[in-house]
Amino acid sequence: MIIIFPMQKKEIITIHDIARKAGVSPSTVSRVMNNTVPVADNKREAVLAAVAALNYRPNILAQNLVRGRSMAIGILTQNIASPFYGEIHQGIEQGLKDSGYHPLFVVGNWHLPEELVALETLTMRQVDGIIMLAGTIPDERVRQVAATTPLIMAGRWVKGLEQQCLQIDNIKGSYEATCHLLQLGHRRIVLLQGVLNHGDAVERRLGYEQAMREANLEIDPQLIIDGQFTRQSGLLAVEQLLNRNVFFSAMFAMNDEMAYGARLVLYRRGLRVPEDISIIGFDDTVQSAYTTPPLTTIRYPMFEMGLQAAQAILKLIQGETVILPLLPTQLIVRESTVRYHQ
Amino acid sequence: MIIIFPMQKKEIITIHDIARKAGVSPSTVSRVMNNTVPVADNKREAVLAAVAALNYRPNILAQNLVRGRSMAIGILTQNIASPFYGEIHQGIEQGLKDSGYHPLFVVGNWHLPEELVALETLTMRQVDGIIMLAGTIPDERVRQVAATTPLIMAGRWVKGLEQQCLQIDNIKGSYEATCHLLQLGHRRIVLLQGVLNHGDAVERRLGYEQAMREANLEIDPQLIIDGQFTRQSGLLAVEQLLNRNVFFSAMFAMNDEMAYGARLVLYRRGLRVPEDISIIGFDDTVQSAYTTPPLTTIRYPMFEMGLQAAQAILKLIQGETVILPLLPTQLIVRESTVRYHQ
DNA sequence: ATTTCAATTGACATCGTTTTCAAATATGAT
DNA sequence: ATCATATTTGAAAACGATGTCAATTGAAAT
Repeated sequence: MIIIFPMQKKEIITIHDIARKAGVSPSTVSRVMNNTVPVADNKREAVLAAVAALNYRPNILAQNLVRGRSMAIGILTQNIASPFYGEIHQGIEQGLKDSGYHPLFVVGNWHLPEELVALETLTMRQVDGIIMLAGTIPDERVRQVAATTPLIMAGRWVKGLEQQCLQIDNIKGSYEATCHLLQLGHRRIVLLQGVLNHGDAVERRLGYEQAMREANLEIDPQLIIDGQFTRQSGLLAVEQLLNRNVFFSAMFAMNDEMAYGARLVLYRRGLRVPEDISIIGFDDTVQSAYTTPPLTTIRYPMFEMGLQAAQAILKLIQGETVILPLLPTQLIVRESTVRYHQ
Repeated sequence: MIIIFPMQKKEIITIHDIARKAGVSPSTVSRVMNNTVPVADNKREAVLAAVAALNYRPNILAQNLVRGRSMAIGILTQNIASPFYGEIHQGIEQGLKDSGYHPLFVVGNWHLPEELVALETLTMRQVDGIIMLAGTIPDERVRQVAATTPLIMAGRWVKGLEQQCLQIDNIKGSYEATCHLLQLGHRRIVLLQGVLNHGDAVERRLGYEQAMREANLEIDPQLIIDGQFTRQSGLLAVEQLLNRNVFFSAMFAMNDEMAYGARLVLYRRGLRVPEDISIIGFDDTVQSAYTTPPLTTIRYPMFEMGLQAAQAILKLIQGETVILPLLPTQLIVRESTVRYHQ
């Protein structure tokens, strides 16, 4: 037998109830609630007392309507379950805390149609600002949105909107990753790259090329393989590479996820990390300190990025201008890379 | 030099504009927009035409006020960055899709004070329903909330509110995990447990005990060690265990995260998995298929749980009754467990 | 005691919808 | 045709706040 308890009908108390109880007008109640205009001390007390007595809470829906603001910041994210985006979300949460604004997440999955409906949802819900986390919405469209709504783009450059883009120094990070391997004596370094329609991928490719060039090594196309920033794709790419029997002693995966996939194939094939193959990743996802062996990688300041994006969007909403820094990356040396010896 | 483009002032078009343009009253416009009452065909056409021409979108803020609904479902989650909760969130997203409701995430971090302010945020924002993902808010308080707002509790039992709790069969899952190890010939099985104020932990303990009892093995307290469901805590606990030099050949970690931590210590100490020690986890977090070796574990239907929670809350809001199933777990055998041989 | 000016206050319009209620129109039966 | 009954419609009242504007009050200055 199923017993359903009737929902307790909660009688809503309004600003008028408070006004009546405190013997003032609703306007005055509003004034003390919002501290917008000075109110005589005795009346203020009376209002506060009434508020406390009736446990009054202003109706946000009404406030939103009259103020024309939703007090929501739309977050157009790409994956709500990935640890990478998760850390950015945490940063955003933190940055929005106590601001009165709350994040409204919609997800695009790196898939244009989905991203567009997600964006549509945000404008329909009349968010007061938008933080986009990369994605594939065309620059032109992003600029259109930015023209009518405060917007911060995190993790991607949009032409003509550079002041509102928050990005890391991909080239430098990638350059340092490659240099790390080079300094350990590696010469045959595989680059496991992500899809090249992705800005991060092309920048990281540049950093790799720069480091190789400076080491006077020519870039062997056989060493460059394609993934899609996922574990699975990393696994597949390296599997094919191994089947082709090209020699290499180290690998730079453009993100940690692909490094995990790569590491698993190597394990399956009996190749040891780092004794036989050194691996370096990119991102420093939370898992990377706990893989076996712990993964050497380039730290992507995800939390920081979320935090700064949130702070920036708040300023933009206030009509202030923002100056966004180029976030630095950092080489984290753990145990998946080691000096080369034949 | 920083150039700031002035925000384009978007003139809002209201239901009155449409009414005027279509030569009808606002009421009629509302009626065709919501299909609430039949409207003469010619007028309906006129309205639709006007809507299309002016690209009219109803103001949600106004709708919310007059309807007294926020069209938001509050999700009181514990960690916005963990893959475990992430998958639940995905399920919720899916379940809410096209319902007109959107999820509003607030996070509690398994920390009562934070959870309470998160809950406060939700009621302040007047969400139409609440999905709680476990947490430490006392049963009594949960019941209070449930008395005034449709509520689904996922991943935890609340006394007196069982019909609104969505839970997995922890005991069975844990029992099967232990049996799996037993069947492989293991006898000295470490139980790496989570904090026992956590319902899942006590139930999983029960499953372990039941399996051991059925195998006529007495439970050696030395084999039971305490973690807190985190990688780090798993690592620490196993480190201490190894220092104590008690013999064991297999380990059941109450979640995958702790299994990762455990696996790393073993690696550090030169103990091979699965050759020397078999490990089984619980949850089947997305990473588990890609650890080395891939982790044998008990699948926790996270996505499914999120999906069902979302569907259930929608029904509750509609005033319908719900019957929540006990979600099944599933043994996923991968490569971290193997037959015991001295 | 007036007058002037500033500080408080309340009445009321407003935000953009939905929805009730009654009026207007259409339909069908006689 | 006439009447009774359905069906569509529009006017106006919510929804619960904020904020303008004018009125009131009080203090200060003459």
